[in-house]
Amino acid sequence: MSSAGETIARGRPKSESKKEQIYTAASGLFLEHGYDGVSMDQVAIQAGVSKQTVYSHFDSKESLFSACIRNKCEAHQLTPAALDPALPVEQVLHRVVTLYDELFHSDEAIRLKRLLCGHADSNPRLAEIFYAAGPDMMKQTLEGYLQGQVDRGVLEIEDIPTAARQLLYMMQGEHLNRAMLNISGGPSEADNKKYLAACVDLFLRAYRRA
Amino acid sequence: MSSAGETIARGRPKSESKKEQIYTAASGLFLEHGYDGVSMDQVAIQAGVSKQTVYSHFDSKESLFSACIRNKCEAHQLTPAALDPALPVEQVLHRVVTLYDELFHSDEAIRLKRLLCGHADSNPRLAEIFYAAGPDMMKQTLEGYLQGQVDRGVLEIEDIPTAARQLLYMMQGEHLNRAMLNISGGPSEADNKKYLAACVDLFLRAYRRA
DNA sequence: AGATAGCTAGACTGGACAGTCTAGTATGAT
DNA sequence: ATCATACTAGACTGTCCAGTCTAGCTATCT
Repeated sequence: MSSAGETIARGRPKSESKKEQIYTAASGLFLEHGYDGVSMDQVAIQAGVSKQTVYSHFDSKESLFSACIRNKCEAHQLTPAALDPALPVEQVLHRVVTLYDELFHSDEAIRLKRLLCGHADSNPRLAEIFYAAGPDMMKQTLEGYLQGQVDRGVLEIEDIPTAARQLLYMMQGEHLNRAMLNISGGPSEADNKKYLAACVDLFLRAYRRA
Repeated sequence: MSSAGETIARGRPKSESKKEQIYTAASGLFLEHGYDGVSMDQVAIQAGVSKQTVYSHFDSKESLFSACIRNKCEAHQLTPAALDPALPVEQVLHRVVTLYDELFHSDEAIRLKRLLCGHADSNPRLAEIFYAAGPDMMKQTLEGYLQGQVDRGVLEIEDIPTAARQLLYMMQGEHLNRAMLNISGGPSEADNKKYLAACVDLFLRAYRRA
């Protein structure tokens, strides 16, 4: 609010908790019904706040939407799991692959991605934020681990970014594709576990030092 | 139009070419601006047809949309490329992978998929049609080829569906992800070619008969 | 205490748009 | 020729909605 020189605050300050209520309500509604499917009146009601208050915290529907998406992207930020270099590679990779699989298939993550795809043309910056915090972060973390294993002589990989990309997308491709399109009747949970294991297996058969 | 007994047509028949104009105009507009971004007036104008005519060919905006999507899915149907079993595997796989990469990254295919993702909740049947004609078809074609090579003793694969899935999604994952989200500044065309080759390589290192 | 600014409830404006209606014109089948 | 139907142009209805405005109420600062 204040810029240089700390302008003295006068009068009643804006309630941070109201802002939070608005974020929560709007995010939920946007994720469920999409941008066009939500009206500002609905947001106000859901947040238990007057419409005017919504507009006092956010300039427009557009900016409220952007703020919500940004918020969600942060919330989905990955904390690079502690990838213990001392554990057996297959065990670590299996863990990574399982973790990422779950992470990217939460209902919320899927809905978020759908929303962003729909706005990829009109608002590519939002998509970039998501990409950087999500898929790209994931890949970098994996690259770091792979490099470590190459250095220790466990793996033999010429091009680490390529290898990371191969494993990550191989493992999640179909599951993600189906989820994005809401295709029912996919492989069972057990089948998916088997598939993930098969991916780690394929990866190691090709990249484990002979 | 007519059901049992060939109802005799009376009066002026509906113009098939007008219907075609409407399809063309509506498909283009929907793909470019999304469902909510297009009005029926725009469709009529773009098609060079009166609004009433649009409504005489299609009951509602919803049904026009569905019809357009169905249409587009058919247009993107894959003709299972002639995969010559006599050619060297790496050559065939390389060709397949390149073909599919191009196919799925045409501007139109991406826009279509974005649109469907956005309507995955409200209209899952459309997404299913797309999935069956696109990704699923792709996978089945590849499975058929792989089975052939296993029978000839060139490849050694325990679980063919798994292997097909691995190759297909490994190869397209990142490229597709970026395209869907409209993320700029990805790898160059040349890098992508190299990546595709690396995928075929990884695949064969693991599955070629020793 | 008094000023300042946030909050509420609800009315209101202006524009967009799906879908209908009308009245007249065009076209094909019989 | 005549009838049934398609097509056109444009007006019209009803609804929804982003964003504004008002008037009174409330919380917090000096």
